[in-house]
Amino acid sequence: MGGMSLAQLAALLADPTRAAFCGALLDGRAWTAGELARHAGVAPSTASEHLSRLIAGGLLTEERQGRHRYVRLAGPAVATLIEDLTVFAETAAGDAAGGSGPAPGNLREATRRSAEARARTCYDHLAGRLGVAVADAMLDRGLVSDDAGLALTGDGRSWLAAQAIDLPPRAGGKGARPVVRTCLDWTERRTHLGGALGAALCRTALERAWVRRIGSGRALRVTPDGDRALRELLGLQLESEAA
Amino acid sequence: MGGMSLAQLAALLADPTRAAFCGALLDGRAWTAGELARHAGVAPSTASEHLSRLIAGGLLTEERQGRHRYVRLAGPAVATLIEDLTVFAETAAGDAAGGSGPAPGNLREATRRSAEARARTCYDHLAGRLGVAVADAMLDRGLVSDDAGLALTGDGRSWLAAQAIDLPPRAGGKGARPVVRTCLDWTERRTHLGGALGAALCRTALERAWVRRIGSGRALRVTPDGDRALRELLGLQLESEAA
DNA sequence: AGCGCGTTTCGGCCCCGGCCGAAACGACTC
DNA sequence: GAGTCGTTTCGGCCGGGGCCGAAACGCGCT
Repeated sequence: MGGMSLAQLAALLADPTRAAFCGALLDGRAWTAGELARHAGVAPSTASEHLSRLIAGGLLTEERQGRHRYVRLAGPAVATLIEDLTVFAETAAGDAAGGSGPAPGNLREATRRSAEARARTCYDHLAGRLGVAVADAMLDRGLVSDDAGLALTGDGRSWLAAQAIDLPPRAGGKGARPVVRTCLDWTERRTHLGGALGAALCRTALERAWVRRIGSGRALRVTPDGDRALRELLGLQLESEAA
Repeated sequence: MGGMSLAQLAALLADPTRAAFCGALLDGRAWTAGELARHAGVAPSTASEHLSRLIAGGLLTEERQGRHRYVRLAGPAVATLIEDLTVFAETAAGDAAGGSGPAPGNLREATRRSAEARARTCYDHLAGRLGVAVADAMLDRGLVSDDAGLALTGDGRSWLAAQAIDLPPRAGGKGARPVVRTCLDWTERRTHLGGALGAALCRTALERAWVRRIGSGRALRVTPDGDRALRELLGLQLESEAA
């Protein structure tokens, strides 16, 4: 454990292909080496080498099953790090644009982007307009407060208990994952809820089939059950999916 | 403004020389190009090119005075980013050690390290054993709370007012710098106070000559005045400097 | 004007590392 | 056992980019 330099760590993320891998893995799921290779448009052999380096660097963990090599982010800390870097790169950073921008691309791509803008996962919590709406609703209802740094309120704790949504035992303790963390959504430019709370909400929503994954990306669809649950629990009136 | 890729941003930090520049600049002060070149052990011409790239990337800002080029971190967000990366690299990250560790080095170096371990600045707030001690004292006295994410308490606000320590007007507001942020100290492996509060405390301590810079690095010395002030205001009994 | 010095630009060197394709490997299928 | 397919290893190619030294550029000084 432990012990590489800032430059070594940054070098791991400094390659467009490896960065693409990490971006894809931000959906929190495990991908196979081949999927990532196709996703990034490189030969399988190339992908294999990149993965080995990312794993050796502690950013990814692997899990081998038969002839497949499943790979995922090594933990929430990695996801946070990559999120932070991405946000910084896309907002604060300099004029060394170079890239041709988002590149509108084909119709298939545009559809995917719009689905992700509506609702998606961001590592292990909810993002997109859905994520922002949930965060706003919880603020409005006083379940989380924003006085001096975001925090879960007493009302919020009872609400969670009433819904039988559990936080991990040590949440909020020294050195543990913070209960609530704001995460800047780069399509909405709005903050939504990360941290242990965000993860618990997302896990619950998937378990109770309030939302379902669409395809292989990180896009989500809200089910009729979910629509009802969100309206009852948080007073959320969601946009129609045609939007 | 805005708009580079994760990979481009990471590439800026992926070079040992540029990383060394950023590490040095974490003391929050402006350095000249030549100082940084000597610090990192490269030719002035090399340093010049690196600085131009870091500035173009929005990580640094420059200020030219006569024949000098002063350069500093572009803001707290950059400092936070570099801190986060450094912490991650030194703790969570993989076994690709390679480096021979901290490299004890000569006596001069050892002295500097021990001074920095005792008290130093971390961008714009206090770190080292002093920073950890201040954070602990404020927690003990209920000036900040750690229930669900760190926050400044009501008592804390009155205490600040009584000491005439001002926070920036919009602190804690949407999108603004958080009031209190924990920052992991990599020598102590303990958290200390960053954010607007940490910055205000550090600024005050320097203005009122409670601490003074030692040499050109980020090490600090607590003055007799500071010793008294910290004992009276926070009940801190500081270690002797001989430690 | 003339000098010193911090900084910048340019040319040239060289190595690191990303890319691919060919071939080997190993697991699953028939 | 033969075939398929996901993955890995290896060799070779090539471009990017970090490094330096030489020379130019400015700024301040005398």
